[in-house]
Amino acid sequence: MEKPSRVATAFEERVYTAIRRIPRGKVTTYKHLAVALDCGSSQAVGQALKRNPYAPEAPCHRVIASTLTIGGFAGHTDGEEIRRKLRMLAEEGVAFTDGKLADPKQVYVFPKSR
DNA sequence: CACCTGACATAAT
DNA sequence: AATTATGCCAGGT
Repeated sequence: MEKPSRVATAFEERVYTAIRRIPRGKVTTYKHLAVALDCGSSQAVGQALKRNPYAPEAPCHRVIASTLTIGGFAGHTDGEEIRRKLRMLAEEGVAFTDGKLADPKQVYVFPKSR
């Protein structure tokens, strides 16, 4: 008997809301997200995504590492889950080469919050 | 409340 | 270029 699903914290919800603004065919980085959320730790952002309770509603697959690498997905930094992530991105027009983003211009930059 | 972990980032070696 | 070490922040135990 598993306990009921966890409730997302305010910080997590903030992350999900942010990634939802990412237009299709584009991607962002954990770092950019951290900055947009005014959080100095991209790692904290990554953790929120891993716990993503909202499925395709929150396109967590559109978030990559600042080095333009694929990053992680479904709790794995490599493996089949990563292949799926790459495939989904490819379907949206985001191509990767040798594990890196082919066109850095496809990185979405969040609007200035103020 | 103290300690550890993590879908990261950056610098140093 | 690859590996190691340190920093940052939030969440879990």
